[in-house]
Amino acid sequence: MSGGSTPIRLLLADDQALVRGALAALLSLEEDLTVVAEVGRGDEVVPEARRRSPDVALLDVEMPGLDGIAATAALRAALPTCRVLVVTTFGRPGYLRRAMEAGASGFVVKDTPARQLADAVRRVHAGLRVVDPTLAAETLAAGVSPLTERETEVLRTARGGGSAADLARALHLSEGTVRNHLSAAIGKTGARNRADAIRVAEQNGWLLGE
Amino acid sequence: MSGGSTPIRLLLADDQALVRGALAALLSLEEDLTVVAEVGRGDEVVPEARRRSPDVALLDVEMPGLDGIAATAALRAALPTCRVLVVTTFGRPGYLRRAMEAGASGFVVKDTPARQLADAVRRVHAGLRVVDPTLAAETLAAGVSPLTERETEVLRTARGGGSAADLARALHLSEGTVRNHLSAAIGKTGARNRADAIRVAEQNGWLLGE
DNA sequence: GGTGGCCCCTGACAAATGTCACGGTCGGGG
DNA sequence: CCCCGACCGTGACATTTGTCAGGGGCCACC
Repeated sequence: MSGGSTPIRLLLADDQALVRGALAALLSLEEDLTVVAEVGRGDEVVPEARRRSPDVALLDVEMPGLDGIAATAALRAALPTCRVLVVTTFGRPGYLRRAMEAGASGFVVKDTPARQLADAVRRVHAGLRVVDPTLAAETLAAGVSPLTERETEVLRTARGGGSAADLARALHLSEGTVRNHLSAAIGKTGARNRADAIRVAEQNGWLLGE
Repeated sequence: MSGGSTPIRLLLADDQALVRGALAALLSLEEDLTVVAEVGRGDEVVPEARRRSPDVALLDVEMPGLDGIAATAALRAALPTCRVLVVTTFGRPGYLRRAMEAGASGFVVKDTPARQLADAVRRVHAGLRVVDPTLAAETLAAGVSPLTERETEVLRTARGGGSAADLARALHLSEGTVRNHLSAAIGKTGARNRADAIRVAEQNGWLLGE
C-alpha cells in the first residue's frame, strides 16, 4: 500500500512512557508511517501538534492535565486538518460517544490485535471512520447518560469519598440537596448504594469532565 | 553487549493485545532479544512457557485468569531457570513486595522510559535484580498490610458493592461480624468510610488474591 | 498454666445514608 | 400564558453503617 510517497506523520499521546515508546516502535515498523511527536500529558498535545503538524494523532483517554476527549476537541479546533484516533484501555460505552462528538475519526480499544492498529491509522488518515463494532453496539445499548447535569457533578465529586456534608461544602449546596441528587442518581443507575452508583456511572463513561 | 551469541528468549504476558504487540515490536528491535511467546491470560503463562522455554518472562499484574503475582509463583515453580520481570501499570507499593516474595527478579512500572526496558531484561537475565528505586522507598514506607486475613477478605468482597447483609450471606458470617471487620479495616487504613477503606487498601496492594 | 492474638457472635447506640413529600425558582416550549 | 422539567431547599422518616463493650473458642508462644 501507499507507494513510496511521503509517509503519514503521527503524534502519540499516552501517559505511560513504556506503552508510548512501544507503540512508537510498533508503528515505526510500517514504512508509510512515521512518529514525529510523543507526549505524556493531555495539555501538551496541542502545543506539540502545532510544532510538528502531524497528520494523525493517537490519543489515550486517561491522561493527566487534560483527558483525551478534551484534548481531541482542542486539537480539532487548533488544527482541523489533523485527524484524531482515540486509543483507550477501557471500552466505556460513553467514551466512544463523547470522543465522536468531540471530533474524533476513530476509536480503538487496547484489546485489539496489534496488526490492526496500522490499518486503523491509514483508514483514519484516508478520511474514513474507525470504530470497534462490538463497542458501538454497547454504546447504542447504554444510550445517553440519564443523569442530569447536577447529578453527574455531585456523583463526580462523591468519587473522592467523603460524607454528604463534605460534598455539600465543596459544591456550595445544602446537605439535603446533595442527598437528593445522590438518591436520584442511585435510582437512575439502578444501583443500591452511593458507591454502586459511582461504579455504574463510571463504567458507562457518564462521569467525564464537563 | 552480548556479542552475537544466542539471543535471550522472551515470553510476554499482558491482557491488552495492543500493548503486548507493541512491547514485542519494541523488544524485537534489540538484536540480543527475541520474543518467542505471547499470552493474554495469566493461566496461559505456564503452559506456554513449558512449550517455548523462555529465558525471561515479562508479566503484567492485571490479567484475567490468574494475576501476575500468582503467575510468577506458578512459573517459578514450574520452570525455575526462567526469570520473571513484572511489568505493571500501577505502582501499588504492595505489588512490589508480593512480586518479590513470589520469586520475581525485577519490577518495572509502565511509566519508565521505553529505552530502559531492554536493559532491565538483560539485567534480569544476568541474574541481577531490577527494582524501581522510588517505588522501593514507597514500599518500605507503606509496610506490610496491617489487615488481618478475614479483614482483607471482607474488604475484597465489599469491593463489588452491596450491603453488610449481602456480604454476610456471601461469606457465611453474621452481619454484625462483617460490620466489625469493616470497622477494624476502616480504623487500620485511616479511612472514614467503607468505600474509603477499599480505595486505600487497593492503592496499597493489600487486596491481592491470597 | 497464663497471655495474647485472631476469629466469631451478640446487643445496643449514635451517626450517616437513602427515601419521601412538599414548596419554591427559573427557563423553554406547546 | 401555563405547564413541565431541572434545580434548590426543607423536614421527617426508616434503614444502613460505624462504633463500642462485651462474650466465648481456638491456637501459638512464653
